[in-house]
Amino acid sequence: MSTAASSKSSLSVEAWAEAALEALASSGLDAVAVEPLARRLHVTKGSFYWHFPNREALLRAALALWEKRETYDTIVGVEDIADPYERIVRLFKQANSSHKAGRLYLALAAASNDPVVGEVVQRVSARRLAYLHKCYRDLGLAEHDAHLWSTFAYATFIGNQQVHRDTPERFPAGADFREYFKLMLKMLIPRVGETGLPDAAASARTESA
Amino acid sequence: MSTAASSKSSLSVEAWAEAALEALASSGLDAVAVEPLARRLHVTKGSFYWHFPNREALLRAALALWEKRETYDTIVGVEDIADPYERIVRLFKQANSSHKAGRLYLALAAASNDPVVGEVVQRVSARRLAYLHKCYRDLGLAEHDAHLWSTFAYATFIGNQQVHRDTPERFPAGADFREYFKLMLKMLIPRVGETGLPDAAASARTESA
DNA sequence: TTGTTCCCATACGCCACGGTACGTAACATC
DNA sequence: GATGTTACGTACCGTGGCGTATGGGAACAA
Repeated sequence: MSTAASSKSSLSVEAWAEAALEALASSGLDAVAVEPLARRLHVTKGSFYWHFPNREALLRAALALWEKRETYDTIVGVEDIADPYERIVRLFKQANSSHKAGRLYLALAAASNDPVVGEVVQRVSARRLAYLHKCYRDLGLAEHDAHLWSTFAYATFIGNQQVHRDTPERFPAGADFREYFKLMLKMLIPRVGETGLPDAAASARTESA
Repeated sequence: MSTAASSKSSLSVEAWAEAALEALASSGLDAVAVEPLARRLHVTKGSFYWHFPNREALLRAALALWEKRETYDTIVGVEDIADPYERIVRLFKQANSSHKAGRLYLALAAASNDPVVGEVVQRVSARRLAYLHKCYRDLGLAEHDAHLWSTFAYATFIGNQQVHRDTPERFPAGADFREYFKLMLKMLIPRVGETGLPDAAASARTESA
């Protein structure tokens, strides 16, 4: 009766999509293969082709699941912060906290040659950038400056995930990371307005070294 | 007679490695496949298996070629710059100029699950970071600060390549890019020393907006 | 001219994966 | 308790890539 066929299917569909995302994060797009995943789930292809018409459908389901969680995880605990500065800080903190999500994004971005994947990745990236842009505008920056700063900040945090993955031993950890994080906040978020108490607030935020 | 077997082979070896790198940059690691590359080069597998023992050998040859060019391209025109500030600026400029090299690095980094690829990527990343670290030390930063700043800067430029690839229309171009570049220089390179003329030199470098 | 070496083509076996056809056991329903 | 639906297993084919075996032609040497 439900016109949306994929909304209330037999639960196992999401399990397949989940496994697909895990395979994606750990071994790339080609690991999203029917038979390997079936083995991993201790079933056979017969099960898969009952739930999905083909491999592409699984990929689309996995991407839809990712996109849904992606946007949800971004919004929750950020949307309702009034101070734009604190909102950006919160975004940065989240971006750095979920190492697993970072790996997933990198794997998907690497597979964006695939048209199905590419479309989703581009949409998600554009949405993230647009939201960051809005935050910087709320900070008081003009349209043009907000564009530059948001791109700058977004690139840095994407790059952090790359560096964290490629040379994990070099990436700051523990107390070093907290210091690194403060450095990034100081350089990636311009202090505008605040003509009254310019340096006091800034140094209070970043704990002058 | 030559103990190094791969040093003076029949030239065509490098052509295969070149094609492998192109395939890698445009379609990922799985595109480094014998038969597709053979078709692309208008030959058959027979040719390939005369020059190489197997696929892995081709991959290693391609990686060796990449690593050689990578380090060479970094060194040339940078190594002999005395002023550390200008040296870093030059590194940044190079990192942003070669969009093709950026795509190659991203493709390789994405394929670093493969042990053969992973080893090379890690070595190259570590070498880049070490060199950047040295430049920041030459700027006058202490060991610890140089570590943070170099990681910060490197992450930003890796991220720039990602953003440039994933959402090319949003990435600053033309005059916008020059402005973006100056912003990055200002935020990614700390001004130390220069107690005599602190702001004059800085604003001269970045053309105060 | 003959032989050897270089370079490549052809043809084959092997395996992994996508997709299809069909069988089947469990369960519900009347 | 006959019947249909659900959810999977089994068996099969086609494709595409890896690696091998073998053949053949062009160049060069003798």
